[in-house]
Amino acid sequence: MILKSISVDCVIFGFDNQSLKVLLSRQNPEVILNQINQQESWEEVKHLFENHPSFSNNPSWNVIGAHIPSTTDLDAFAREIVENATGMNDVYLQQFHCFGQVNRVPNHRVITIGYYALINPTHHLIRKSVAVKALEWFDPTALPPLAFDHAEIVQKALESLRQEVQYRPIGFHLLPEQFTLTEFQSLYEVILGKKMDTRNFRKKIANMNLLIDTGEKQKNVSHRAAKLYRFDMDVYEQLKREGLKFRIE
Amino acid sequence: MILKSISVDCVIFGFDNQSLKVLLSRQNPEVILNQINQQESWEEVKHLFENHPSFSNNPSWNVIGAHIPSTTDLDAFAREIVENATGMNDVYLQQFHCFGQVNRVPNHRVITIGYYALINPTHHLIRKSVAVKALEWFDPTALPPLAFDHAEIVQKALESLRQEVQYRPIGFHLLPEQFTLTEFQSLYEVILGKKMDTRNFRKKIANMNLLIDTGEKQKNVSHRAAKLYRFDMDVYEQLKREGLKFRIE
DNA sequence: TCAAAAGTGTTTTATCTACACCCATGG
DNA sequence: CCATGGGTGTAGATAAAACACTTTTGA
Repeated sequence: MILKSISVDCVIFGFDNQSLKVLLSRQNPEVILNQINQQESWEEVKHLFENHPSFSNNPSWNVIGAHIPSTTDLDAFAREIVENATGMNDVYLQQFHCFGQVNRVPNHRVITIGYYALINPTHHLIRKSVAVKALEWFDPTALPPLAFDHAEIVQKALESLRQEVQYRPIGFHLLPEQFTLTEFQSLYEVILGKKMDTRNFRKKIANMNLLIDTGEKQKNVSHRAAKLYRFDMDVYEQLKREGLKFRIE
Repeated sequence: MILKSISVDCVIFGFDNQSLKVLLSRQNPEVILNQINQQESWEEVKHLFENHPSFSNNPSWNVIGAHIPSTTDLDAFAREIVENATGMNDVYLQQFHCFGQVNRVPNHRVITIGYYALINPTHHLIRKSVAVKALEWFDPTALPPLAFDHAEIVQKALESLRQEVQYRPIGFHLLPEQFTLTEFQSLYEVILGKKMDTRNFRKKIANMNLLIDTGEKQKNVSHRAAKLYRFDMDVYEQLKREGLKFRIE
């Protein structure tokens, strides 16, 4: 059974070395429904999804989401939604807010639980499955018209990400496995919306011991090749346990 | 109509100058139901509430909560719940997490949205209405057996509070209108679970200009009477806007 | 006059900020 | 050899931490 009053919306963020992007959809309800929830009675699900922002037939864009089946855990369902849209299932997912105004969706009382996801779009190509009518990256500060309260949802996701990124070293989830310090800094500049001093930034990062020099370098760049680093998961886990004295601002 | 799959649980925190407390309930479902939702069909509501942790007949304690009617905004309903339990409606309320494991409540799929509230229990007496079978303050680190996943809910509320209190000056919501610097410090010590240096703490607070000297002093204390301060709401609002460089750790 | 908590400054140490030039690479 | 971004250190300012004694009050 699908729970009619509850949906999950996933604000999927990506970073392409220049800017932060958010993935929005215009979808084909019939196809994706078959796929997500084969055990459901078609009519019931169709009704629900047609009335849900993510599957509505109107021309506006939507945050990617769906109504949750009664047999799926909340976190697991968010993961399912992201995997369905992108083909990736090892993404960083964070529940950030539950939206519950009575009139956020016309004609239906739908409470939606918002998650944001961090993925690296350049290294994992988005799977444009048959289910997807349209799936595109947008600049979160210049969104197209969005369905219902989805602009608010993206806004709040962005705020939560900005908050979180300052105190937890989660930014690397938006980067490929190997990255340069400049990319790392640029990530923070883009998310926080301000320029930082290169030397000071590098000093701070170095003190945290979160990055490992891979010994490799960029190739085929028309300038001095930058060193490539990767994230040290052990230090990351340790920092998380110790209350993490990670701070970037 | 009551939404059967969605409840709101409010973890109500209080501070009595020595320790942080959390308000838990054992309630009389029949009476409170009449009160909360007179327009509902009795049988439907009774069924729901009897199966909801906050209104179950088992002897364990519950976080104070209820199922949300389809006609009430989420935030407003949380406020209603707190007002119903305490008689206070100007409390600080913060949504902190949505709990959605399939089996968190046996036999029913109930997703619950968790809020925490900060109140000052010494100055606003908890109204023990007819609806309340039992309502008591507990040490959040030494809870009685709690229904379902309510221990986890309290735990997560506490973690969220600890997080939030360090970066936003919300602590004063737990204090009476006028308070001493020692009380203010003690509040932080209790929430964060560690002793702080008095002189350094006072320096920090003084730099923020968040407190106003009322000119008054404690009375009838058997030691030097401390100055009484109150919160400066204007500075508070300003700090909130400016991204608040408030930090206590 | 005693007990109990209030109140107050200075020195040391760590962290943050501002700032400018040389280096490596491909075209 | 030029354009482009990569990479580095130091000095001054600011904030954090450590630390002990005097004051006020009621009993």
